Amino acid sequence: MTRSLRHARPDPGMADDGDALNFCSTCAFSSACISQGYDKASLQELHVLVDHVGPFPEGSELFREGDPFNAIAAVRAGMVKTYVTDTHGREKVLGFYLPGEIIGLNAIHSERYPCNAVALNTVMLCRFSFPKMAMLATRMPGLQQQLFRLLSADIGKAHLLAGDFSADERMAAFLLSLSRRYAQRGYSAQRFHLAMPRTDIANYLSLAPETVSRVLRRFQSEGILQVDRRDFEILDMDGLHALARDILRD
Amino acid sequence: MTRSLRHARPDPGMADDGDALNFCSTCAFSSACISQGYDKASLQELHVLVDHVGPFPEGSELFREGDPFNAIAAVRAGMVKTYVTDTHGREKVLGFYLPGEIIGLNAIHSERYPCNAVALNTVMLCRFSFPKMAMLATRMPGLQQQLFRLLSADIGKAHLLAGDFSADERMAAFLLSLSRRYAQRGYSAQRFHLAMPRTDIANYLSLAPETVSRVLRRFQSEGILQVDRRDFEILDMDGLHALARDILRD
DNA sequence: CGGTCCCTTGAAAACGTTCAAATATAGTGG
DNA sequence: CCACTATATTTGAACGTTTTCAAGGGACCG
Repeated sequence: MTRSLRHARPDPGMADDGDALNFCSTCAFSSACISQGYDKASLQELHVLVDHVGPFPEGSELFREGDPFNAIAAVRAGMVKTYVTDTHGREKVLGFYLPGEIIGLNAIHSERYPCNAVALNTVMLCRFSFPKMAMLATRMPGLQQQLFRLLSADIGKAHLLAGDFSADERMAAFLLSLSRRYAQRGYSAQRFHLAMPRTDIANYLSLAPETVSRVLRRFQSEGILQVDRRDFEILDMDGLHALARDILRD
Repeated sequence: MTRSLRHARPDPGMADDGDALNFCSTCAFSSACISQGYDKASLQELHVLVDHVGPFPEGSELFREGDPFNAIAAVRAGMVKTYVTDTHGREKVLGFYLPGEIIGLNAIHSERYPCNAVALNTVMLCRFSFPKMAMLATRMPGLQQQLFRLLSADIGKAHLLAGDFSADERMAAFLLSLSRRYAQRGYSAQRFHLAMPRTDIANYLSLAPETVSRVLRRFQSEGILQVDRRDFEILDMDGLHALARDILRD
């Protein structure tokens, strides 16, 4: 199961500072993301409560709504989708998670996962026992602070798509957000591959799949985007930004 | 319907202490809400870093987007609205806060308030210095846990209105949510007074004010609701719940 | 009593959805 | 390698809910 803990990054954006700690660099980044101060002692303490799990093949359920909450997880490789199901069995997609991003923060409150998480392709995770991390945080104010920050940052995110924005604005904000998040993790901001089908994108944006298809076609005809199946290339970042500005708020 | 829906404890002073600790009861509740365990020692420690502020008259800005973040606050009396302004100067309402509810949790991340907060009527607050509370939390695991819980609980809330729900569903979910929150605080679940104009409700629900007006009229004709200006009475809680179920997820 | 803000109401328009069907792609087994 | 099937995506046209536009009441406050 947990073969090959070492995971090569496609881009040397993150400096591999030849650390004495035997982190895979993605996991080191996730840890650093949590214990922001990045002093080695902190990382070391954190390291002992990290569990490297995976690979999970495409379609694997990482956790289900109602499962008892024990750990948060950082995506180490692959893409994760979270979703809930309504009374009619229809799915509502809540979010997509990229390498370096953290899932499960919304489960602390009820001590159960309030949604399902599924691997959209082959996924590797760093799992952090939350009770242990919280205990550690009482001795490490920096870690506590960073956890507060992570949680706080997630609060506002859903508001982005809560407004009455047009299909164009939604799609632009979605693509630009992904672009930035990829760039932040050391991947290309212009070109990326999306592992999910159009229906998931549509669902996430509260649009019909047909509308997604039409908007993407128009974006291409306007020279904003180049799309080949699930490979995306942003050609006009400014154009996209102009559309997304009111949603992303910058 | 013109009966008084006045909130209890109108006293601007805080000498309304029934219990051993000299808390006003609303504030005690807020404190308890934060240090859930409710042992008196914890409350006492917490009490020293609480600042009772107000009254703020209707229309007062409690904080503005971009203001440096120093404290979270529990509403002690009145109603607070949070909102942001987009590039065209249009307002987007993010939420309404009732007595006992906490504002400012989304400011921890950036150390600046990411939105504006305004008093919809006369408002009293309990202000908690967040840095001090975080420091206290390192010595009080229960407090830390409760802060994590509060933050975690807020993460999922915006998703409620992010879906593509009908105007009826949105309005029903909005009213039922308010009803439950009032009930949780010891107020009536059936009758309550909303301090905000229709435009704010519409904005929050991403609807046109005209649509809000029409939906409310229809709810009344269907016997679900009794509305007199800003006084609401829920007549058919089950009917409302049937409409709101997919949004509130229960 | 006059003014202002808030709320309501009606009719037309817009945007996205739904329905229906064609096309393309990946996976599978011959 | 190809045919074959299921899944995913695209496209067109009609429909529907909500918005927009325009105007008419109504409450509150001086």
